[in-house]
Amino acid sequence: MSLIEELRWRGLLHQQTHDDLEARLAKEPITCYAGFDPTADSLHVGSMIPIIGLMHLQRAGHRPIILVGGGTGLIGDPSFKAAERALLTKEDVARNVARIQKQLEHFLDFTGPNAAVVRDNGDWLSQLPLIDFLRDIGKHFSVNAMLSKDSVRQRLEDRDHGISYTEFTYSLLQAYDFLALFEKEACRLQLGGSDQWGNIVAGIDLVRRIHGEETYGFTLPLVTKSDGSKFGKSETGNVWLDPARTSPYTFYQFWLNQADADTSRYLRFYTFLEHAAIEDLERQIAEEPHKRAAQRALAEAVTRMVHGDAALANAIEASEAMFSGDLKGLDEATLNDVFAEVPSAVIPHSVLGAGRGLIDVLVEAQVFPSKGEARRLIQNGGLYLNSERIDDAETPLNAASLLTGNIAIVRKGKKNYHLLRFE
RNA sequence: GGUGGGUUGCCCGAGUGGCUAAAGGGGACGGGCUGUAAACCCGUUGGCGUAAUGUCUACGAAGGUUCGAAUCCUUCACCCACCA
Repeated sequence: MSLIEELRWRGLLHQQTHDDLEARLAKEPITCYAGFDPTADSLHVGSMIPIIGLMHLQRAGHRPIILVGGGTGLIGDPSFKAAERALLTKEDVARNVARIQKQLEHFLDFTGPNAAVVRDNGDWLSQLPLIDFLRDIGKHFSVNAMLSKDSVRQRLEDRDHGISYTEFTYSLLQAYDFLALFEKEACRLQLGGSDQWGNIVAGIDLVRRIHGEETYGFTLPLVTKSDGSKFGKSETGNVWLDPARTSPYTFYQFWLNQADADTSRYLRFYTFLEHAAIEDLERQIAEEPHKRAAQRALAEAVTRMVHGDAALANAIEASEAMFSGDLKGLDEATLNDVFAEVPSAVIPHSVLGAGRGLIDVLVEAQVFPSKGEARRLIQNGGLYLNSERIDDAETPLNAASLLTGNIAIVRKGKKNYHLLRFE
């Protein structure tokens, strides 16, 4: 199966610029790149898709370049955005570039004949004299054509927001990136999210006009959910790749909780499992959905790829502890580990003997914003202390409230844990 | 610049003197069912309070009328429509 067939089978090929891309890829190894915006200091599950694309290319023998946008990040991509973007400071961009680069390095192989490389477009964009840029690059772009692009049109129609000259120029800078990588690295293929189509085509045109050479591009799909809500959000917000922002446990849970209708697509997008294995999991979704074998396989594969085996093992252990309902058998070290990322409050040991009500202490520990809310939850049967339901709002807090010597576990609803640590 | 309409709780939206902490919907949260799902059903959704016909805060802002105002009056701010 050719690389393009493989990508197509996985649903990863959205649009391609040339019908003969498949033949070109089969002919000889190609150098390809995808760009990553340093708008935050971490990538998230949505922005992982182009990395997956690069991984497939590298596995097929091609040479991937990770391009981080240390230059373009100072401008901001206006494509399909509703409003002018706030500019990041140079320091922020530099910091984000460094962190994202480190994150990305973990997905590709930097050794061997088709070792991946990392480039930062700040290296050439920040050195670019404006006059040269306008003479050599700007001349090749028709404003009329740029104005008609979908990616900028909505900003032109919106009189409240408009688009600045700065953002308008973004597309040229990105086209220039392709030219620069073509010249410096003999790079002939760009991939990106579906919102990058216009920028990719602009780059290909520029290389053709200046060098008369043909380069290629394709886009990967935007990841969507079958129920129409936005992909990549958990209860607590965006799902990031950085374990400091989204813990491996939350990350694992995010995948485990995917809807049946979406899991098959995500297995194809995000894992490198064999076709037969994926088809088998798809059959299991249809035949015995309650076992969630596909979700488990998805969560395991992606968590392992992003966070490694040890973090995956912890995430599974924590999941079992939290959802088995019984915490009693666990020792303090395990508890600390399992609940490491859960919000915790430190309470002086002395309150245990003070005859305080549980609710009072929980409000003080900021487990609840008000006593009324705590009472309401108890009334609805949603508060648990050490996995036992609390049904009396007047329950006192004392030594019997402890799970182990120093720890008590409060649960709000099914999944919302708080750790109380007594010192 | 003129005229008219608007600004209500997380969001939308009803309410034109007391029965209004404010209908209804959405969202969110909890419970049930279940597969840590979807759908569905039930409940909760300003603070304090065990509770009350309790108390404080709240209907763009500030004043005023009234026993009593989200509701009436005045000024200010912002938004929208039409006219110039």
